[in-house]
Amino acid sequence: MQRKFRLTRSDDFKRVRQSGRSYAHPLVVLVARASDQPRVRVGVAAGRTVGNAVYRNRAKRLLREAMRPLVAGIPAGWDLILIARPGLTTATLTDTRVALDSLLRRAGLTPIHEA
RNA sequence: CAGGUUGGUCGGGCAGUCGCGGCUCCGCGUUGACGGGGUCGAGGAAAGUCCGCACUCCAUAGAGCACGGCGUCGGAUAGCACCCGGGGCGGGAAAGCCGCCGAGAGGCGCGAACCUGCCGGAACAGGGCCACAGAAACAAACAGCUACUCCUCCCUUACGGGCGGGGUAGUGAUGGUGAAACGGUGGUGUAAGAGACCACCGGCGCGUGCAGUAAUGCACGCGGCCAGGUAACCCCCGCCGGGAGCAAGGCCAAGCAGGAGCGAAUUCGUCUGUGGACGAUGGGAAACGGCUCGUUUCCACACGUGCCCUCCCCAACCGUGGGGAAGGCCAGCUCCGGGUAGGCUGCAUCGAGCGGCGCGGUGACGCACCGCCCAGAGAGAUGACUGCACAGGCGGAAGCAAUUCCGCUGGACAGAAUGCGGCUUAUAGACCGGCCUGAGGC
RNA sequence: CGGGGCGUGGCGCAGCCCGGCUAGCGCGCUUGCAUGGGGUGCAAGAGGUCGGAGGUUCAAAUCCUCUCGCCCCGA
Repeated sequence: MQRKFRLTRSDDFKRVRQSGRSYAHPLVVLVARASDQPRVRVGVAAGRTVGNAVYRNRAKRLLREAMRPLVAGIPAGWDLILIARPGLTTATLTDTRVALDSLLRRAGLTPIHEA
């Protein structure tokens, strides 16, 4: 996923975490909030409960890679945060993709790629 | 070859597809949050942060004190308490089959390579402590032993002797306690004893010689006869150390607040110095309690309180009220200093750099030559999928066996964040050596 | 990146600086008494590798070194 689709600033994270809606899944938590930007921005996070630095990095890579083809299908003007949970360290890419699919559907940000 | 032990190297490979970050080049009817090409892109520990440096800022006349660290010898290094090579004192390791015991099984002792802890003041500069036990824990006398002497009783004609008790003196052999009790064995000696004296042994100190750069070792001689342990307790001696750290530091700098100026409008309203102190309330954050509420703590360029309250006049005891004067505030713009968010830099090719080869050194390491330029993020880039071999494991088949074939499985610990050197800790497995012991062959 | 602290029965803490004593205190737990029963009360009792490893010492929870885990502070 290219950096231009990434959520990077600390203030952005704070705003989404505070006033966004959250949707939980055993592997991932999705937090979404509308923004005034003309694009979709995604941030990923992994806390210390996920594991050591290797596992945290792996979890974030999985999330970015799984999210990459989905970004185009989401309506513009949304900021998303994906928070990794401990189970993600043993999950595969397809597991992660399924999890994200269901989360986005529940959030009403249904990808249109299967059309 | 087997067993033990130890050091080093590597720690996944190749190909394809998709993708990410840095640098660089190119393209354009769409100069953009664009498209494409090239190139580079994690570790031996990147980890822990236990030491040492570089670098930066602050402080600083010099010296000393305090505090902290280090402390065998020599070397290496920019530097380092931990590196390299030695020395001393321990602890472990167990091959060996040497010695002793045993009928044997076996036991005890001796013991290679190697691993490992410690190292100034041999605790006579001084202080402290050494629980319990014990008389006593550093210079002592409980029992005991010995001599002299006193008292009671007994034996004896008497001299004298004996049991018990007391006093004075000597003693450190014996006993018991303890982790530890002031060298050991044998003798001389004595009332009894004792390094009091003698021989040998152990240990200490001094001297000489030899080996070694030295620590130290060995040999010989002499000495006084012998000194408890603890400085990972204080202390003493020597050496070293100013403090903080890339969240160091430098540059730029929204917004808000502050200052200066320009300037519009109205005399309507409102306000009144500087600096500080405090926190009932309000705002924000967090925690706690079962509750729309409360408590506690914290934060600010927020707010308030009261001290205080521009000057003059009048009323009044004060609070205060009335009137006047001066100044400020109430739109916008420009500029100024500090500086928050944020950005750039430090910081990512020129270094105590990496690779190769040669030489010197036992080694840490050094020198010479040749070649190379080698991650640089900032919510944090190196990943995903597929295939193929390669080690390994499991199962099956063939074969006397070595081995071969097939299927399944499957590759640890772990992710740079200013950069180096050392240390420590985690780590599946693979490969290559060194040393010791044993067996066999030539 | 730097600094500081903590780890001791089930829980919360002493003891550590200056080594020795039975590792102590409160709550909790178990048993018994008392009550019709519960609580309260009274009496008795169990329960601790002092986070782990190594060292110094005659002797270590305490001193030294390494290590593991947790918490707090500084932009």
